[in-house]
Amino acid sequence: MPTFPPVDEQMRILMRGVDFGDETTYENMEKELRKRLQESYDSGRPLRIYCGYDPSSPDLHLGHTISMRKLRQFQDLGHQAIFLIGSFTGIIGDPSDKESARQQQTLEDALVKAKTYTDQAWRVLDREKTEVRYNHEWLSKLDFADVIKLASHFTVQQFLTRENFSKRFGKGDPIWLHEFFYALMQGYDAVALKTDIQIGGTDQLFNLMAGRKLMEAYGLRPQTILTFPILVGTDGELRMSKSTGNYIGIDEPPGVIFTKVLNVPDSAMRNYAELVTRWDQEEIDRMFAAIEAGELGMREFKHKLAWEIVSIFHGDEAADRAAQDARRMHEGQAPSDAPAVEIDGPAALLDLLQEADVIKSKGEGRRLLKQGGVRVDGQQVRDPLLTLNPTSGEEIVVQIGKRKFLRVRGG
RNA sequence: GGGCGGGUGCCCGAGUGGACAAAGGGAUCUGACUGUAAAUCAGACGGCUAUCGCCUACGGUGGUUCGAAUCCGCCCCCGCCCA
Repeated sequence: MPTFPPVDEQMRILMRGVDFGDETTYENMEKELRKRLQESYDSGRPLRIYCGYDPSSPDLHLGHTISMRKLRQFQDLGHQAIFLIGSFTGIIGDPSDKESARQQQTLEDALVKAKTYTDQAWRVLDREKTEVRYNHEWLSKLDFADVIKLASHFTVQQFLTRENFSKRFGKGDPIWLHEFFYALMQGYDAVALKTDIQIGGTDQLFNLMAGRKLMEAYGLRPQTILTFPILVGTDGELRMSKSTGNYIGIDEPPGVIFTKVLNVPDSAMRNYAELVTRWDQEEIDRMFAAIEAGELGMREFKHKLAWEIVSIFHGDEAADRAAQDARRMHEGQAPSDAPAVEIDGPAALLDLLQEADVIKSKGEGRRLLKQGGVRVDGQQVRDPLLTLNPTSGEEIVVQIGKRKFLRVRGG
């Protein structure tokens, strides 16, 4: 029989960061969780806990890792973590985080993205102990009668009280009927998986609650739910998401992650420190107190934060290199991971840039040249017809704007 | 089913026959400045082209016209009200 750490110790770890935005819900869920942990402790049965991820972009980002780290904690405590891919929900699109309907995609698209999700998930989760499931396995098998039955447990008013729906309703913006089904589908996941606990962002509260409701309707014990604060994106305002484009992917090159973190507005630093680092609360409070007191510069803090985040996903060495590259880049030198091309003879600068994918079009390249945004070996150049012709073994460094670099080597 | 109002560039949104690659704002990019890639200011912001210019674009399609985002026919889609 498996044994678990004492319930109090588990509670201390698991409740950290939990936030419902509502005191009563917090207390109720805390009580429920304690009870379940106690039962598990007494019986030796691991709890089944899951979080769902809709494959709407090829990459997992920092926002996903908050719940993933929580799953990891459950794993480390001996419970069964389920990494659920929203292969079916992902083709409908979750209306939770937006004021307008999301574009739909095909199952094939979703599965391609799901593949990279699972590849990237092991940067956080323990591969050996994780159960990966896809919700098209059960959702695609429901027939119309099943769907009607699911829908009969909810009223339109319940949906209209959700802010994102009521807002759109008030504005006269379309609310598609299929968007209502998103919550039903997600709720049915809980039924299909017979889970004990589901976790998610605070914006998912409605969907997680729908799971409880449906489980009860299907004669199951309703899952306990835990929600966590939302991570803001690199703009410092909106929730980090792929569709907004304000995200930091965990599989991005260390140098990219590092500079993206530096670029996040100061106002979002606490949010990041608390949600994505391994630092404990006291340490974070201490650092922010130091910043307030002017003992610690924000710039310095950001570098620490950026290092920490890179280190979590790519290791200390990569973090060191990224920090060094960031410094070099600031001084106008190419970072160690700058792309390189090799040419045999003279080649037009514009063509090289386009082939290396650092500019979208030649029109953009000309614009950059005209505006003084291109440097060749540190020298600003403005001639759109410029050709480069490095001798064999020579390397010319082209800088495009502030952060893009290209090495051109003679072959 | 009927009446009315709509569908414009990455997003919001102005534009009702030529001066429209299409006001304005946001986002983005570049430059200056700056602890910072923040704030601010300036510029750019469909594609090809050294430039002239050419091509593509205002839900779709077919017309009218020397010329259409703008007018007309048909079609598709959204909102509101009525049934």
